Amino acid sequence: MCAVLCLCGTLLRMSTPQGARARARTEVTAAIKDEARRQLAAEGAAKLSLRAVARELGMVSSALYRYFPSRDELLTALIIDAYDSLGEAAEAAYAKVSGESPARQWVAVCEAVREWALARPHEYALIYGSPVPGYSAPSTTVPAAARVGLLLIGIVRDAYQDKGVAQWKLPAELRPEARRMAEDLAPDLPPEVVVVLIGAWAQLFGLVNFEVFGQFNRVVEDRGAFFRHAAGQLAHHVGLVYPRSGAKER
Amino acid sequence: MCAVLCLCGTLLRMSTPQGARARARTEVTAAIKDEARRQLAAEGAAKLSLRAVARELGMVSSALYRYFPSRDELLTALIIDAYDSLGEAAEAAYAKVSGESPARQWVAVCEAVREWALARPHEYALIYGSPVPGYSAPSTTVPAAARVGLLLIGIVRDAYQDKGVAQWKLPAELRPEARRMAEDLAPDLPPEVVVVLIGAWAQLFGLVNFEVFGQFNRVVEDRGAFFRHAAGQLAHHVGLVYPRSGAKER
DNA sequence: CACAAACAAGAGCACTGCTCTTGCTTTGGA
DNA sequence: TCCAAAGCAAGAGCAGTGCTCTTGTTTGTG
Repeated sequence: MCAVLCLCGTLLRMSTPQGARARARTEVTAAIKDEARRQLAAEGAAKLSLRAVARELGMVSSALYRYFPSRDELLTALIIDAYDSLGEAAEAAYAKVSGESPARQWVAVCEAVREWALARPHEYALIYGSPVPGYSAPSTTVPAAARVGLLLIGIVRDAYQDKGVAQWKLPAELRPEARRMAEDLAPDLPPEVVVVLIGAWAQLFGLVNFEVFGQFNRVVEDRGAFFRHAAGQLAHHVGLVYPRSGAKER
Repeated sequence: MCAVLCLCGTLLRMSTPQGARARARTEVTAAIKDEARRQLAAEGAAKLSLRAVARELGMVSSALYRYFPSRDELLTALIIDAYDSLGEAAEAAYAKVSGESPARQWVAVCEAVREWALARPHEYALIYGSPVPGYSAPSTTVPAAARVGLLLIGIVRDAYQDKGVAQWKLPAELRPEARRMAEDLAPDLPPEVVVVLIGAWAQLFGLVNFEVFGQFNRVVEDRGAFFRHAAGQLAHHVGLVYPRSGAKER
């Protein structure tokens, strides 16, 4: 029954002036998430406390359980929001450079991801660090989590001309898997490209991880320049030519 | 106390004939870390409880504070151990293939890292996931953390012949930083190679992260083959030629 | 209007990290 | 050899946590 009402609330939230009660519920829910995000940014996910959130909001801790059935559910909600926020940031960056070359688009999206992560390290840790509640994220998060990946695939798809991309013939053991992945993700791209794309996707977040989590601390100083260069190499690696920078050789 | 006393009684391992007291201390310290590692593997870092460790060891929680001044200190100790364990695994894998081609050495080390991580996901999360105690790891962990990176650098150094490696001229903005990094890490390698090496290092852990933390869940199925291929590409990217697999072009 | 659902509040449980005090045991130097 | 100092285990206790259950109150709707 709760689910039904919740669904009604979410479906009609924007247009119809629902009962004051439903409106209050979404407002309180948002307030809880905002305060939780504040504590998250201040102290990290480990020290996020339901009681502290409730205290800060002037309510009693047990009242909060009417909005989120457990601390982990609150965290899951924050995770989805974080994925969406990152996806929006990436898409906004893409929109700004949609006229430029594919390689520039790629690098712009990568840099947007990096900047989002550096601005909200704790939210980033929530989604690309170790899974907090112990188990992996529930399937609710999947669509939100896929946004950045799909955006990168889209860039390559739009730029793809079927020449000069697949530097590597796939080893035999990987060929069926590559066909499967390509079918699922981008049927219009050759499997070689999809494989390299998935790798680049993971490697991009490897770079961001190391920077956000401090692994570059006494190693790389000018991390902006380093990341720009690495993202450009990734672009090249997935088959996008990067004009007028560096000077590619061959 | 049973467990502790038994352990004290059984093995007197080290060479130094310390006083019985000092020996007991190191034994108890090891027992605590072992039990903590067990709980870590079972439940994850978030649910590692000093009281539970003490309980399992038959001692009282306050007694444990004589060995580790806080929970975070225990975690730090586990972090250092994990770095060392990973480093040892990587070096062991390297030793086994030290006669083969550099690219094979590279891939072998990468696969050792991956296998270590998949076997101990929670310990891996401790060192390459989000930093748990809130702040980043203290500088005590630095030498242990560097082992895998230094091993990879060593492979490239040993294999380096100064031709055919630097595909990319560095952009001007990165050149001073690249010189600095090369000076610190591998003065005998050209800056272009060092830059690409650091990037490959981070990207390797990006691949492992995505697999261990479940980001590949509905995306990549045959992750072993995928990782092998991606590691081979990284080897190629840092300038190591990968013989008789895939079929390199050029 | 009346009723059932939604809600706030409080008490309470079992747990956590951590501190302080109380005694006992081991150790190293006089 | 003896004795103070240091190391140690144990217990009580504090403040905090996630979560549950019960008790009343508010509110939208049949």
